[in-house]
Amino acid sequence: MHNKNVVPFITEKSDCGSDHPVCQACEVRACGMCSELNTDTLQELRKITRTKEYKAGEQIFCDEEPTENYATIKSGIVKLSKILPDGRQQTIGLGFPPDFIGRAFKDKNSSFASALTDVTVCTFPRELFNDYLKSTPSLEHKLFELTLNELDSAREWMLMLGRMTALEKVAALLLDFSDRLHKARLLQGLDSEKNNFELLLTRAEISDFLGLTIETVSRQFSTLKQKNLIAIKNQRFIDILDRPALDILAGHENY
Amino acid sequence: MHNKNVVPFITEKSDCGSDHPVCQACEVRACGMCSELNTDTLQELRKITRTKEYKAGEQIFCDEEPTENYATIKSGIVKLSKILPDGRQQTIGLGFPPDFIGRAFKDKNSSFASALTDVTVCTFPRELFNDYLKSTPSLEHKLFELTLNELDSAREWMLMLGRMTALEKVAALLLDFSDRLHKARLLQGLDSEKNNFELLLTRAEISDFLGLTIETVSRQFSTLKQKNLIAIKNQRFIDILDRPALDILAGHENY
DNA sequence: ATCTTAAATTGACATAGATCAATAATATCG
DNA sequence: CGATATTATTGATCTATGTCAATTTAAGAT
Repeated sequence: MHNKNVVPFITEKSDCGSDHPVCQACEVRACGMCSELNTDTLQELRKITRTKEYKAGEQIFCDEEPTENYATIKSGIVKLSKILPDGRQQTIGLGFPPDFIGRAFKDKNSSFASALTDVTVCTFPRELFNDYLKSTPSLEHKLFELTLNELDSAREWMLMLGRMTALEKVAALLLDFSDRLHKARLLQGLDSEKNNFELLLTRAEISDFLGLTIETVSRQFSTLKQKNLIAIKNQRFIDILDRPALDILAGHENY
Repeated sequence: MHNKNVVPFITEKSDCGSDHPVCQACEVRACGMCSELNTDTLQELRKITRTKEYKAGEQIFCDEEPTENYATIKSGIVKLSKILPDGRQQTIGLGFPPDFIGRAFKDKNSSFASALTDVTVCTFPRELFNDYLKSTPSLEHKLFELTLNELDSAREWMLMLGRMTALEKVAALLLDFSDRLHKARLLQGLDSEKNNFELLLTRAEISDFLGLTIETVSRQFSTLKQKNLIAIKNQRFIDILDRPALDILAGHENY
């Protein structure tokens, strides 16, 4: 029944019965950074963590600010972006549970983080966490793997930004978003239909991600509807009608 | 005398007098991955390494191939790129000494690597190196830091690809390339003038990097010459005449 | 030197996507 | 429920960059 790519959260959680209550209830105990820690070590780390909530739209941290906290995303979606001095903006990544946010080993962030939906995170003070990381190889290893995944996806998006047409970009975004949302929902123990999801980004947010304008994004949606590749209800609820065709548009090779 | 950002190579090397001869002579002994290893541990790692050389243009590894080896760049410049099924290509990064190439913990590369100049690398068999990494936290830590730097620069380029004009992209590339080349040359113990360098990339390679065409890149060079921001000798030798102006074009904020 | 080949520049034109403006759909608030 | 504000769509242009083609420059071979 379980999707092979998804950590079977419910089952694993039961092994953590002696965790601190906050960790026991944590949505990402079994798949996030902490999954590498046993109850004792986690107890230790728990001393420096704090749960924080952000409403959709709120800023989590800022480019120029010194990093005070790192965080693990427990629920919701976080947007990472950069801006040019004249205000032009580019989204450089989306964070889903159980992603880590912040720049390890540096005292300055190199991007803005804001809450795309309502977000719950578990925060760690920077200095303490860096020390902790250096003395806990298993934790550092896990974080390294999360970082490698982020690098992979950043490079994937570079190909998209540099070489895809507007239509292809939108197709690629829809597929990527649907997959990640699907995984995140299964993680929460929710039912999830892969081809049917709520697009949580506004057209403006999508255009910041794809390096396009709002109008161009909107036109591509219309084209995809016309071609019967997707259907849209209320401008926010997407139905993927022809995934193979979208895959081809998005350049997902199928030999 | 030393640039603050550059590891004082000569001085440090003298501390490694009992290294294996190959490591002793290594250009990146003091600043690469191995800088975290003492002579004994390095002796151990040395058993699985092999030096390889590639001529400019040669392929180092391929997207679909299973990764057999990882490598550290000892000298030369490596180009990392991705291609879409229909052949469109995007360069996703340049590797300078002492960068690591390959995807740790995965058995498949997600990009092509080829030699931009003549290149010397030190290779490690994949499986052995992954094992070694897991049991040597200091090595993994260093590699993690190198990876974080790569992620930072990938995101920097995402902003460029998505939101900069052709002229701005070329300015940003020239500045980035001049800095990295400068550092690499100092590392080699060579004299280096920051504002005066050989552009080792062809117009085609530049256009693959910037998500543009050859012709557009060429036109931007002409514009920069006209504005007296740069001078070009023999199409390959760049003189930066007005760095502050280029910095502004490239969006490097100067408060 | 001269010939050959590859790379870079420049020009003329086409086009994808941007910009500006009007309308429509949806959400919010009293 | 209607009034207002926000977000999305659609249409009519405009423009930066792509495309195609001709010329120039440089590099290598003989």
